[in-house]
Amino acid sequence: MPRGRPARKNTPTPPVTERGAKTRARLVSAAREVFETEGFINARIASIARAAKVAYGTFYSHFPSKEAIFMEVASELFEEMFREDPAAEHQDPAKSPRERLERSNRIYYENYKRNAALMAIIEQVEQIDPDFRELRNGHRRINAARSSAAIEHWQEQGLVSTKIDPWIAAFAIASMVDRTLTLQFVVGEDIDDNEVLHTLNELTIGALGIA
Amino acid sequence: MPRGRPARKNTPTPPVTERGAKTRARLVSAAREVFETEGFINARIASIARAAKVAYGTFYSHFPSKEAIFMEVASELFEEMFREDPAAEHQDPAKSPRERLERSNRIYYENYKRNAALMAIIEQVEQIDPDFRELRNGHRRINAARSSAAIEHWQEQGLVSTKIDPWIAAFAIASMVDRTLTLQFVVGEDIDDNEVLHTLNELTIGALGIA
Amino acid sequence: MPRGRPARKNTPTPPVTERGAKTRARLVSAAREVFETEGFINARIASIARAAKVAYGTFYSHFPSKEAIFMEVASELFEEMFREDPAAEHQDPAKSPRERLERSNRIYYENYKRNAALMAIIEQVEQIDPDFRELRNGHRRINAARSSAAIEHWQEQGLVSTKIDPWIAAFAIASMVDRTLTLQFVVGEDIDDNEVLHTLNELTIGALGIA
Amino acid sequence: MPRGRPARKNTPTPPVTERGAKTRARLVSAAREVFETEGFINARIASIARAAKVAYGTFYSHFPSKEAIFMEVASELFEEMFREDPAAEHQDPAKSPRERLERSNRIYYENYKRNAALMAIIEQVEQIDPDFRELRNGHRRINAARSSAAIEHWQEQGLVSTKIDPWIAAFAIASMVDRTLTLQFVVGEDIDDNEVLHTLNELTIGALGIA
DNA sequence: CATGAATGAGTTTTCATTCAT
DNA sequence: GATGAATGAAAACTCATTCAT
Repeated sequence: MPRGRPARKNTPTPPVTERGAKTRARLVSAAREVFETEGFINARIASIARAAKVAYGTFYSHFPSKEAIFMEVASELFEEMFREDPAAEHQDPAKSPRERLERSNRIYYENYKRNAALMAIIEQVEQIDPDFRELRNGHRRINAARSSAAIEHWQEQGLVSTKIDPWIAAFAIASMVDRTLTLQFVVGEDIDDNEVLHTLNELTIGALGIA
Repeated sequence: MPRGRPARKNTPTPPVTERGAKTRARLVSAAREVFETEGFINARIASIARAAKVAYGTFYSHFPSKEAIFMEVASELFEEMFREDPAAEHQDPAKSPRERLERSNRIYYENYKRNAALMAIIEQVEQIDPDFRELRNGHRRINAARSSAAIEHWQEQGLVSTKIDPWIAAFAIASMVDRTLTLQFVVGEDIDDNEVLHTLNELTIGALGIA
Repeated sequence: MPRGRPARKNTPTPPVTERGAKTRARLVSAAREVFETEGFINARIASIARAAKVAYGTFYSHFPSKEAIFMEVASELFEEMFREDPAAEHQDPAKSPRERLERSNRIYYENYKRNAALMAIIEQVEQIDPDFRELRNGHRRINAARSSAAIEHWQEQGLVSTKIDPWIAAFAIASMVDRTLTLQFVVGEDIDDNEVLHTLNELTIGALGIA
Repeated sequence: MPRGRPARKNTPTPPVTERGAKTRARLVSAAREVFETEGFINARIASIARAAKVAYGTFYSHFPSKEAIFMEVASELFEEMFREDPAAEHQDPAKSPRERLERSNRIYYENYKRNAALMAIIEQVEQIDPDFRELRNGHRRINAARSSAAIEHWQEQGLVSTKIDPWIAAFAIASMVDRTLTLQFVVGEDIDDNEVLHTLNELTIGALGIA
């Protein structure tokens, strides 16, 4: 949302020297802090530069805009949150759907809790910046595809109700979990953590019609 | 002295003449249109005034700020959306939980669809304006209380699983429905309308463990 | 979001480069000219920026407000006006009270005359801006303390009437001189300069009961 | 200082009905209160109308502007403050200069104290509105003429030093008294009331060289 | 006379982005 | 690459004054 002269936006090239890479990393880390405390709209490039202890102009040697650095910050987060579980135990086909769902919910729950401040800002930016919304929807689709595949698989095995559309169900259940955690951690509806997770598990399992 | 600097935001008094009331109503209606087409952030007071065919300053003799008129627009919408169903058929205790849930989902679905443009903006403002967020959370709590009471009632009758916490379930299921419709109508995941509603019904019913 | 609304007045940091320092100095000097010709209330930031040949926004990268730059302009003036006389002859204890008072009055008179235009604005701002009033009252107290000490000293030596309270007398006599010069130079009661100074001297000396 | 469309300012005619006269009086009285609490610049026509319990527009049936009603408020005050003392004792030529000055100072002191809030605003407006400044300077000259005549008279009688110019002395001493009381009652230099008056008396008497 | 709604020019302040060093 | 000063378009908000009833 440029106010001054129309933007030309030289997209900076990736850093080549080691010093450049370090500065860039400092900026990303500073940006995360600033976004978490100020929100996206109120975050100032000046604050980010200050927090990173670099000059104002240095920001623009590394990122073309506030949106761009936010994308970077969010991407790092997404990578952490939706990383295939290294052990991938909860994906182990040997385990029952119930076990796998509970495992999956717990991991998401813990990730969400740890990153609640930033998740709140992500909600905000999603409502404001179309490019970022697209990025997030992409992640959503990837996750939905994964869940959808699992649901279909279970349907084929007769473990899950066939009345539901796997793709829609994947979206809906992810929405339920995500949104409930938002309410829990961001809005601050004060409910017992374990109770929330337990109820989410039951609802998820029931929704899918798992025996 | 300076004019552009807000000293203490004058809250205008409600109009006493019919003429004043009409102008105010024109402003609210114009504001809704502008918000729907421009979004909250990009909506300009100037545009609202222009759309209502009044002078710039007239806006400020009726509302103290963009936030304030948005509250009004949203309140009107909420009133429409969460109005007790006049016939209240879906609340009829004679009907089965399944029938009542399906009815309730359908009504919300239709309301949401009809007001999708504004609902999208509401999501946006909720992320931006704490006062508005509080307003919306109040609505959420009222609805959750209503649903929660029904769930509890059904649990007592043995119609619904007692493994779930009614209050959390109320929030979670409302989140699921609401968010899925957002994805459907706002984000534009292109899915068949009937399929969405049908799947939401099944998920809802399953989640509650209704036989 | 909105740009026109002051969120938290950024207090800019002092310039670190010579270029910045020069621009800042140009602004202060331009501001003085604008204040002198337009008065404080009618002075526009735009005029100051134009007079300093910088862009509008440049003003705000050096000062947070019109009040702030005025403080700077006035501080420079006060420093000049109330600087200890370099030669400090009029403070020379060897001189008689009469000589010292006459000397002191003359210096103040000449300073006032030279800076009459700005002094008029200072009177104006003092009535309008509480922060500035505090600044000026601070100066008044410092000067009163100095005069008061001298009066007390003379009282101890039997040179000045002991019927008067030194502190109140210091304020009152300073008021008399200051205000009379305002009437003379600002309001423009057209009286002969030498006559004014001479009468002020006599009044001052008589008021203190100096033999 | 019109902001909107250039002023045409129909100067309202004096009220002819009794109702009109009452409304007008209510406005003047309300204006005084508002000016005292808000100052001139921050006083809003709206506040004055509200305090007088009349409609906004009614103000303009009686006064063409904020300046105009302030003139009225201030004129009432001046009339009270500089009214010839009904008993005119302090003017009694039989009394000594010292007695007359002390009496005069005391009366001014008490008037000032009683009206300190409004006096402060008068200082403010004097710095802002040239018309009002002229009004006040007129009052000053009238008073100075009166004092000047007395001083001259005393000089002829050999009671007062002839080294001083009566006209300048009249202004200067009035300034001293006035300004000291401003500092005392408005700025709030916390000094004992009796001490101030006593010292002012001594300074005044000494300044004039009264034996 | 009283009412109160309508008017709109004028000013401040913000801050993303550019650019000379 | 880093620095930090300069830029200026954009928008909100105020309130004295007018005017139709």
